[in-house]
Amino acid sequence: MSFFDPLKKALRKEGLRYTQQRQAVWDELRATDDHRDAEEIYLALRNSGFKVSRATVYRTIDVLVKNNLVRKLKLGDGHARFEHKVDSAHHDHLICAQCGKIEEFVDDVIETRQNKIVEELGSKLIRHIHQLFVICKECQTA
Amino acid sequence: MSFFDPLKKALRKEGLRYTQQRQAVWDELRATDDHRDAEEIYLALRNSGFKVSRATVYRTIDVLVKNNLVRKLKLGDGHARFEHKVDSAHHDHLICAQCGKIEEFVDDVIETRQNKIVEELGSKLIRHIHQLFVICKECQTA
DNA sequence: TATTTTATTGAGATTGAGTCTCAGAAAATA
DNA sequence: TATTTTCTGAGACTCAATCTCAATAAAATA
Repeated sequence: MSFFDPLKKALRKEGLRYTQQRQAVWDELRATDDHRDAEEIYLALRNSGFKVSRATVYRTIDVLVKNNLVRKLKLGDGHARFEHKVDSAHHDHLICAQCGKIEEFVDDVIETRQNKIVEELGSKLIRHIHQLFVICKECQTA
Repeated sequence: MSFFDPLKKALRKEGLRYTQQRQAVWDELRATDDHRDAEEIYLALRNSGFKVSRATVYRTIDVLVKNNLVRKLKLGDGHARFEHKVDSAHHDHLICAQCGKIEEFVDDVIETRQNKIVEELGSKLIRHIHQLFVICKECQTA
């Protein structure tokens, strides 16, 4: 709500208005550290009694992603998932193919090699996707 | 066409029949080393005079992917791309975000670190996706 | 080979995530 | 308050991919 509120800052930058709906979507995204899809965010808001449309949820998330407040994850199951980036450094994901659990990982060696590969080709790295699909410890013993 | 023909082998394994359509889709996939989507494969077949439906193209590709003859790539643009795996070792992809050009890379150090990360969590690696989105050399100077 | 059985095919319907439209609502501005 | 501009929501629409089911082709059998 402060002057440094990242939502308001992003909206100002984009020349967009501050609205109840946009605040609500942003609040809902920060409510958990899960990786939820747009429908889950939409339903969470509806179930909490807040009236909002799917269109607005999608539109708001787009703005948040564009302004680096939210990360969009495509894990190949046909619907994008989102995680807020508050207090969250860069990381990649490790997904259990059986139970769907998502863990995060970072590896400096990998990051360095990645940069080297790109550099040697004379290219400029924009972003990367690194996803490890596994059977997690629990699913193996179960 | 031989006894070791990988298509026939895969079909046998799956308990499926050998048909002209399945042969044609497999032939078309091997015709280039590009990363084409289902529609491009479909159109290439139609343009060469072969009558086949989209449904059959999709269904056949599924069998080929399942049997490790074709690799399915999701690059985030909403339609999967495919590449045959004949004489092709494991590799990951580097995609120019501007011109769409796709290059391949492998890095043993990255592969090793990947395995280590998974191992330390007690998980078992099934598959991975590693995509580097870049601006390629040509697009930078252009 | 002819016949029967079973799987495959194709045209088009359907699905589902995501986007678009546009009239009414809400916010900014005068 | 009046006027202008942006935002919202309901539902239509898009598009890749999947499904349906009658017709067809392949395999099995006689």
